[in-house]
Amino acid sequence: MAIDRPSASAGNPAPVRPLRRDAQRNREALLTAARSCFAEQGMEAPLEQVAKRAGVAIGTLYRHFPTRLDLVQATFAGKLAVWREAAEKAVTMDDAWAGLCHFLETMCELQSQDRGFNDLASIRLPESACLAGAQTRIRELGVHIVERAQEQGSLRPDLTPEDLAFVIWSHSRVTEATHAIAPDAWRRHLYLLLDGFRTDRAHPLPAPPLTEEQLYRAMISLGGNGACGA
Amino acid sequence: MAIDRPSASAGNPAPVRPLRRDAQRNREALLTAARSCFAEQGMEAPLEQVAKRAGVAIGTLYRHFPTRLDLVQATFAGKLAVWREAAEKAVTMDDAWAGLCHFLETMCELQSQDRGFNDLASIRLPESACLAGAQTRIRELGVHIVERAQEQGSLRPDLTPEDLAFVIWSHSRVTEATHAIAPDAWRRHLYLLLDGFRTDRAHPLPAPPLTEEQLYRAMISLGGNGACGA
DNA sequence: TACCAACCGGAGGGGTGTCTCATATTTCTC
DNA sequence: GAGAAATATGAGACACCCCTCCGGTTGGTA
Repeated sequence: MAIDRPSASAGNPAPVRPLRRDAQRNREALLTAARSCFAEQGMEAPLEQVAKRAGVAIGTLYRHFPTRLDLVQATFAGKLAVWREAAEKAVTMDDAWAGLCHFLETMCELQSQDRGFNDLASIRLPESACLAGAQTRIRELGVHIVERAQEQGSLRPDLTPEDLAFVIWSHSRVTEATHAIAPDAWRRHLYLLLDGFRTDRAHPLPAPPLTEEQLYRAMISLGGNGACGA
Repeated sequence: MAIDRPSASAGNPAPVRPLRRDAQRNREALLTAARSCFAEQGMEAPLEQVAKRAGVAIGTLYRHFPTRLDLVQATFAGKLAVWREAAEKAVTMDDAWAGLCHFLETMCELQSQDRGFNDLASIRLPESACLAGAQTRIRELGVHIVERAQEQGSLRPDLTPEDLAFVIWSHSRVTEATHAIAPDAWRRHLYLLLDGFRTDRAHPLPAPPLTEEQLYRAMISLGGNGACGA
C-alpha cells in the first residue's frame, strides 16, 4: 500500500532550502522517538505513540514522513549500514568461516537489540525504497561469504546463500521470545545452527534449497502484514 | 487478560443438561470455522470472521466460547493430542535419535499446516487452561526424549530439553515465511538444525541453556500480545 | 518590524475489532 | 400446542489506529 502513495524517498532532485530550525528539531525528535518505539514494539508500533513520545502532534509526523515506510527507512538507515559493513568485512577475512560467523553474529546482535530491525531484516523492502539497495548489496555479499567458506572447506557444500535466510528468520523468533528473559540465549541457538552448517559429516537434507525467486517472494510475504511490504 | 474472565473451561461439575439441537449445530459450525480461520490467520484471527464463516451471529460465538482462549482450546485439543501421541511414541522407539526426529518432525509438520497451532506451540497456556496439562506432559516427554538420545550417544551432551524450544520458535518463523512459497522448505531448516544437534559435530556453545523457569517465562511472554497469554 | 511561506496542532472521519445486552426466536417438555 | 427455558441475534458502546485538513503559529528575511 505504502508504495503507491507519495513518498519522501521518491526522486526529489532539488531539496534546495534547508529545514527551518523548528522543523529540524522536530524531525530529530521524531527519529529518536521512532527508534525507541520501533525497538520496543517492532516496525508496526503506533505512529501516534511515536508522535507523542517526540512531543509533537500526529500531523507533524505525517508532514515529515508521509508514509510509515519513510519513517522506517530514516530510522534504520544507520543500523542497516552497520550490517552491511559487517558483510563487507566478512568477505575480507582470511578465515572464511570466521567471516561467516562475524556476518551472522553481527546481524543477530542487531536483530536482538531492536525489534524493529528484527522485522526489517526478515523482509524485503519494495524496489522503490531507498534502503532496498543496501539489502541487495548485503545479499550479494552473502553469496560471496558462502562461496568462500565452501571453497575453504569449512561450510557444507550443499548449503546455498538462500539458506542464510533461515538464520534470519529462525533467530527472529528466538530472540523475540528470549530477549527479555535471557538476552544472550540467542547465541546458543545461533551456534547450534552453525554447527549444522559445518562440512564435517554433514547429512543429506530432505528438501531442496529455496530459489532466489522463492526467497524474494517469501520475504515480501512476511512484510505483507501492513508494515511496509507490498 | 482472558484468564480473569469467566471461562467455559472452569470447574463445571454438573453439566447435566445436553445442548439443545440448534446449539449443538452452532457449536460444531463454530469449531469448523475456527479451525479454518485459525489455520489461515493464526490464533488472533478476528472472531467476527469466525462467526460469519460459521453462519452465526457474533453473540452466539460469545455465548459458546466466552473467551478467545476457550475457543482456541476447543479448536486445538485434537492437534495437541496428535503432538502428544508423537511424543509418547518417540520415547518407545529403539533408536532414540529417530525418536527425537519423529517428535520434532511431527511437531513441525503440525505447525506448518496450521498457523494457529504454530502460535499455540510457541506459547505456554495459563495454568487454568485445560490444555495446559497436555503441554506439561509433552514437556516431560521431551525431557525423556533428550535423555535417551544422549544416553545412546547420538545427541550432543550439552543440549538440554529447554533447547528444544529453539526448534519450535525457529521453525515457527521459517514456516510462516515459506509455507505459501515452498511448503517443504521447513524440512531443510529442521535438518540443518538437527545436524547441529548431533554429538559428532558439537562445538562449544557460547551461552548457557535456558533454565526451566526462563523457558516458562519466555513462552508466557510470547503469548502476551493479546491472544491467550497472561 | 512586518510579512509570508513553512510549519504545527489536533479535531475528526474512516476503518477494524472486541464484547454486551435487550429483544426475538427456537427447542424441549408436559 | 402452550409455556418456559435455552438460545440466537445484531445493533451499538468502546477502544485503537490511520490519515487528512485547515486554522493558527513560528521563523527567516527584507
